[in-house]
Amino acid sequence: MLKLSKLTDYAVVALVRLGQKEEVTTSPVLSRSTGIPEPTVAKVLKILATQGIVTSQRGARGGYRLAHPLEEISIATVIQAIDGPISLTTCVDGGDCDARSTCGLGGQWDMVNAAIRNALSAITLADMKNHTVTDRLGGLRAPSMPGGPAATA
Amino acid sequence: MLKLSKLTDYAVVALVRLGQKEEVTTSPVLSRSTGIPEPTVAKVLKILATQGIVTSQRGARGGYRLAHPLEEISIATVIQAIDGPISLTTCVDGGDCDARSTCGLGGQWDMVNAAIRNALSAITLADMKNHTVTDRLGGLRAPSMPGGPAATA
DNA sequence: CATAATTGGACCGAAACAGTACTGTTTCCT
DNA sequence: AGGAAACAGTACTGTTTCGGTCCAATTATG
Repeated sequence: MLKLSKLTDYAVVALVRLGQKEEVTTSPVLSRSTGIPEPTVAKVLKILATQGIVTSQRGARGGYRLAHPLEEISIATVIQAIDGPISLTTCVDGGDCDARSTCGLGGQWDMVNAAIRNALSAITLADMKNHTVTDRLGGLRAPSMPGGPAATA
Repeated sequence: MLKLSKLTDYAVVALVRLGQKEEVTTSPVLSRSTGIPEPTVAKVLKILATQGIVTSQRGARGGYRLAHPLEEISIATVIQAIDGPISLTTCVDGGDCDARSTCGLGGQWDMVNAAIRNALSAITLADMKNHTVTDRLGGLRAPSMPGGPAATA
């Protein structure tokens, strides 16, 4: 239903919380701090570490730390790290589209994907924390709605 | 992975093709025309009929027809008809968010959802057909990419 | 050097989804 | 009036993905 996985939601929460701490933080601590089950938050952090969004320190007194400040981490980055690439259809680029010859709308989905990516890239984790996202979206919202297509939203 | 269901992809293809015909069209015809398996295209049309996107004519010489011109049907409408409402997280409005008290970012996801919805509502099926979507997205793309957050795309 | 703490990677069960098949109802043509 | 064509609704099955758990590798500390 075009909803991202719960893991991504957890990732955002964990990252925002992680951005409020200066020192390295362990999974158990982050679990208690966020209310996310410990094994789950551990898994999320592990994934984020492989994607370079957080840096990890193994061994005793280890833990995780943000690789970049919250302002430089966009929602799109987190989603792509957890859920994989943002591509709405399998019929993109060199995907195996058995109806490519007949469907007639070549790579039009790529444009849609780009629109989604841009909307998501415009929002950073800092925006999520500070509730400053509203202003930014105003610019995105303007060109679409006035007299636009029947949204039925 | 933030990809919409294949059914939605089929729906768009079928609707665009349907918009190129004036008379009512049957599922088998649409299947041959698009390359989509017949049972699947039938299922998609059925769903679209219940959502009022296409009108159906039962009985012999029956078939389907667009309820509105392609220009008035947005991608968002189709997605919502097939996949259900567009809400990226379960933690929206009155969703059951067990970590609501601790996560600290209240209903910020609603803004993200709105951004997605607007991006999708700005693109109609006619755009998909005519490849005219590129111009529209230019306005959306501008404010995000140049020197924006680390997209890691 | 031994121990404990913590991350890293692999594994498994559950749920959702795509696709298919079947039966019933409605309408046109003969 | 009878038969055929096409939609409507429901149910079922196989596959994929997601969410969660368990064990192995690594490192600071005493």
